[in-house]
Amino acid sequence: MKTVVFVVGPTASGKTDYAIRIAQRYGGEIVSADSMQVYRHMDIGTAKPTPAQRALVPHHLVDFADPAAPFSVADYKALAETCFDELFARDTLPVVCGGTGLYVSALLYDMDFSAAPGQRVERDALYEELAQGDPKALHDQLRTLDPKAAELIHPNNVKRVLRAIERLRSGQESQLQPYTEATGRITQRFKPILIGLRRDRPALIRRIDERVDAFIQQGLVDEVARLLASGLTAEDTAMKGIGYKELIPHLQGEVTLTMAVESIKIHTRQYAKRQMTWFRRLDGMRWFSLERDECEPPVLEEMVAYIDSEMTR
RNA sequence: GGCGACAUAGCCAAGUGGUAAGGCACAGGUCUGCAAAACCUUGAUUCCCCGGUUCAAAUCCGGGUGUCGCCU
Repeated sequence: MKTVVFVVGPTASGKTDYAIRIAQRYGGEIVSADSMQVYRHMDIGTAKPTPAQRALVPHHLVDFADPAAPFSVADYKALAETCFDELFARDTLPVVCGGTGLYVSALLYDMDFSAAPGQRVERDALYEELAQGDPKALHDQLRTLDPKAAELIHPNNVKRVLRAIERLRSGQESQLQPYTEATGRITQRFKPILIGLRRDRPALIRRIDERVDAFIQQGLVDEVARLLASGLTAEDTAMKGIGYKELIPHLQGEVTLTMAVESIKIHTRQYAKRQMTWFRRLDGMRWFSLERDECEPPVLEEMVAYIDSEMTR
């Protein structure tokens, strides 16, 4: 069976570096699993791999989507699988690198997105129509359609409740299968080898703070200003990325740069924490603890040894 | 030196006699189509200290300490 190596970890953990080295070692290519790096014109704040890094190893699913257009996991999964097929056909190892838990899970657990997507534009209208803006009433609606699904989604999580109703209403599914039941059913499309990167909390926080300061040095404020000038607004998904959404109020003169930067740092830390809770539960993960800022050759060798042993198993 | 205000969780803060709201941060967690999103859970045996009044005090009274503002 074909193999896919996954390199995951929280933001600022050092994934890019290790993934590139691993890909080089095996003559593989990088397939990104990052929900923000997909967008064009968003280079600094998403810490997109640099042209120099991309010259070392081919990168896929980075820097191709229009930030003004909708993009979702379903799109991502379809593209990633096509990409895998192409690489397999050339006998090339895909090295998935990224921090978006849902995207990784979509591949790893072979989530099914074949049902019709549903009209996202009508969400607000649907909410009004079904429940007059009352979360509890909306949740009751879901309960009548699929009691089991209602159990699993908190009434306050309006976004999820709406999506569930949307799916059920499309008529293609009579019951929603929760992710938790899919867990344990790892994909049979390929053999995954999971490498998790982690760092001590204080060290990770330090790296995050330094990186955010570097983004500002590199001109993140201008990058956001250009995106706004091109017509994007706070409503666009791409503009909800950390580092972007906080700078919008600053550019509109509502908060100082210092406050915006502090807010970016806090949001990034919280994001890193959420990423860790996501990755902690992936099956078959092999964790590697990193201590130093730069790539640690002994750790890289351990990773390679682990990959070799898994490949020949 | 005088006058006044304020002292409540890591931070902001409500409560003005009946048994400590809320927000933020921190920590933990959820996850099948916007996921860097959205959502959930958790903290004060005690309200700066001491004494008093009262059945009952974070709340009232007296003293102390600290911070801030104004005046000289």
